[in-house]
Amino acid sequence: MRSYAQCCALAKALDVVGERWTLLIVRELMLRGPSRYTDIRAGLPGIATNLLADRLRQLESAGIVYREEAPPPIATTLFGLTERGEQLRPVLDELLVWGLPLMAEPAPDDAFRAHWLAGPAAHFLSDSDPDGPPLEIEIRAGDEEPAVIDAAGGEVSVRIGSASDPDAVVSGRPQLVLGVLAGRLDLDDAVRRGLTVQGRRQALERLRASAPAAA
Amino acid sequence: MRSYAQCCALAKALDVVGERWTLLIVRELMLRGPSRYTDIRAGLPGIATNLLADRLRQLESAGIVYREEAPPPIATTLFGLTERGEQLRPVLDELLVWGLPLMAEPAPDDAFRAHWLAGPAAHFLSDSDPDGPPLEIEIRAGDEEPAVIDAAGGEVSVRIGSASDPDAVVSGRPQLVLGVLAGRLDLDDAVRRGLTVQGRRQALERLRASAPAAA
DNA sequence: CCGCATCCGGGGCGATACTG
DNA sequence: CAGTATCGCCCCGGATGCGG
Repeated sequence: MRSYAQCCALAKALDVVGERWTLLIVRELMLRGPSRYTDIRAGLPGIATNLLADRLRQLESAGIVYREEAPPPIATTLFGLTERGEQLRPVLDELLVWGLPLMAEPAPDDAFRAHWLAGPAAHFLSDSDPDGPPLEIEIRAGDEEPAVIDAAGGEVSVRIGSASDPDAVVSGRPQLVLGVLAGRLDLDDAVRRGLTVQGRRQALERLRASAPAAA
Repeated sequence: MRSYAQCCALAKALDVVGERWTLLIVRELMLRGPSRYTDIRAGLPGIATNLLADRLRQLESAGIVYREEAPPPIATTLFGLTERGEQLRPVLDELLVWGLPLMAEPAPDDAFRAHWLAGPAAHFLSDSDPDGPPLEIEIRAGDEEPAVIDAAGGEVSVRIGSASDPDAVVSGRPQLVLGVLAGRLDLDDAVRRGLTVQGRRQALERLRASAPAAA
């Protein structure tokens, strides 16, 4: 990116991470951990492949991303965040919180990945039964790659992957899943509109939307 | 800006404030309060005037900036941050903190404005004599527009303007001023290299750099 | 002066095709 | 799988003009 050429900490930060796609790449690496090029790309629908390669190079030379040639049996290149890259977490958190209200008005053709719920979930979901057994809810929405919501001891987190023994599996259009999780949509309404819930419905009731202006 | 078209809070935030110059415009409005077009521009060396006009319009329609036609004797347009715009403060703060280490290596032709010190000062300066009388130090560096460092009751802040009765006036090249404030440069060294200090030198000693990796 | 609008050249970006 | 190559477009940068 063309530098702002300003001796200002904010401008210097934007010189490094202010370009288009850059912070979203960091988001993917933060949610996935060390990842293959192709997996990063799958989490960034719309990015041009040359841009992704460019950005990864820039991030690497800025000390934010490291590149590792994994030996067999992985036998591929892995990209991960350095410590300096991890330090961007508060930045992404604040931006995400600020952007939460904007998710209330999604465009009909917006792409969706279930693991993108990780950030919002940490902010607007809480475990209404902290003393209950660990809870696993699998989410399938908008893409082939499912995610799992874990609730245990009052904490709620989201990770990529499938649940081995899920308490419930929720699948359907992103809007419906999002609406239910945000408390904007009644579960019965959502089911009536096409949401599918396998397993115990009560599992879902255990998650409570706590933030006021959630998505 | 072209939307990322992703149903993700972070992507939605970047859709609104991710374009080039946008967050720097917010920075200026945050540091200056409601300002005239020309003054904003003075704080953004390098921006093209049509871009500033474009961005202000976008920010206005995004509900981040309001525009007010001030009546005489001001008789001009004022731009200011709405509440939604003010809520970007934590974002700018985190980005600024992350960018602080990058200020250690400024390019020789980087522009500088004294009021850009406001953010860093709040993070790496502290008042070593909290019970002392209010302190005013005027800073002149890199531009015509001076700034004032206030210290009182242990708090340090920076504002645009001149001090009516400053305890000290520091002027010189940005590098020197920055070096002294960050504790990177000894005051005597800086003076030997061209820094000018009028008034009581002790006033400067009262400010202590507290952060480790400061600029 | 202040707050822009217009014009134009260059480069970042987007999409597709292709390759070791 | 992890990119490179190519091409068109539009955003951006810089200069100038212009009405209130």
